[in-house]
Amino acid sequence: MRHPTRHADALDQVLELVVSLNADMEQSLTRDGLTTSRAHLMWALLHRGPSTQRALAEALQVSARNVTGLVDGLVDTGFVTREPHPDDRRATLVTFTRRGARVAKRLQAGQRQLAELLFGRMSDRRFAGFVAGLGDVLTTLRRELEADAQKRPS
Amino acid sequence: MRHPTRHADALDQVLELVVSLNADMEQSLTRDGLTTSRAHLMWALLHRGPSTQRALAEALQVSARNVTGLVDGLVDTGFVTREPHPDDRRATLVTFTRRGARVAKRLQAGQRQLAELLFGRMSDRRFAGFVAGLGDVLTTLRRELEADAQKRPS
DNA sequence: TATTGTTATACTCTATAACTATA
DNA sequence: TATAGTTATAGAGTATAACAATA
Repeated sequence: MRHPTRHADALDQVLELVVSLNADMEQSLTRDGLTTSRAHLMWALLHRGPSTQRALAEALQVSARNVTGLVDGLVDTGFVTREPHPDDRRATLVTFTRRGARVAKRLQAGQRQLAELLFGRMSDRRFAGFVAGLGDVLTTLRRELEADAQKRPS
Repeated sequence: MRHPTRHADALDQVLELVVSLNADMEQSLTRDGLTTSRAHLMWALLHRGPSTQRALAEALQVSARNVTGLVDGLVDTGFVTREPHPDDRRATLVTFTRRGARVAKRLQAGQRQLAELLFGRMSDRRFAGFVAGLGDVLTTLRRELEADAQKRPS
């Protein structure tokens, strides 16, 4: 604990990063007619292809009820449809519309652009230093969350 | 744009950091009987001392109506009280209860502990490298948000 | 019996607009 | 006339519990 203030200041900067990054992404999602939660669902759908709501609930770590609401919203705004599941008449397959697929790919492209904006002009040394530290922080944080999950099993 | 994939991977890690940090902080807030938004208000109150709701609305960048709701919640759960403003009978001074002040200080202490957890065991070199990169990223992001704010003036 | 998704209900955060009391 | 805060209203995200249809 040699420089507690510097550590606290660094955390403040990380928290500013969190806030600003959220603000930036939310702004561009709003332009596309999406909310953060709905965009997460779109993202999951992009990576998994047509999925049951149950699968999406697990992917997003939210309740089945919540997925019903998110899909309702995305259906109303024309991003996805509910298609019958071929083998299971209880289930539906949430599927992109043409527009939904187009917007999802745009989200992906926007993500890459953001990465270039943030890191593209950094020197290799600077970038490497940042990534190394980031890795350490993430490892510590993952371990902490895991330990905490052990203590209070869901 | 020499290593676009590495940049995208780094952004993925930053986003994981955002998610994990939120999860970790929310967990400990829940233990204290607080939500994220209410904790932000507590934080503002800790730094400003007894404040009018108007001042809190500006500090938190939310609507006056929203502050009414947040303060309602914090009053119900015993963290703050509404005291009459000495000079202006329209206004109230949102003020910590003893318990509220205690919890707010615990939040502050928890923040410092988190900083130590994340950075305390990093080598000086590693820490310096991370902070340098973080500074660059923040500068870029601030500039971007400002430019965006220019384009669509609120 | 177990699973998928919906209805019913409730709480939190957020916003705008109209209104009350005071300045 | 302007300001501080509340009421009225609305929409989004979140949860649990009860239920229908299907497996």
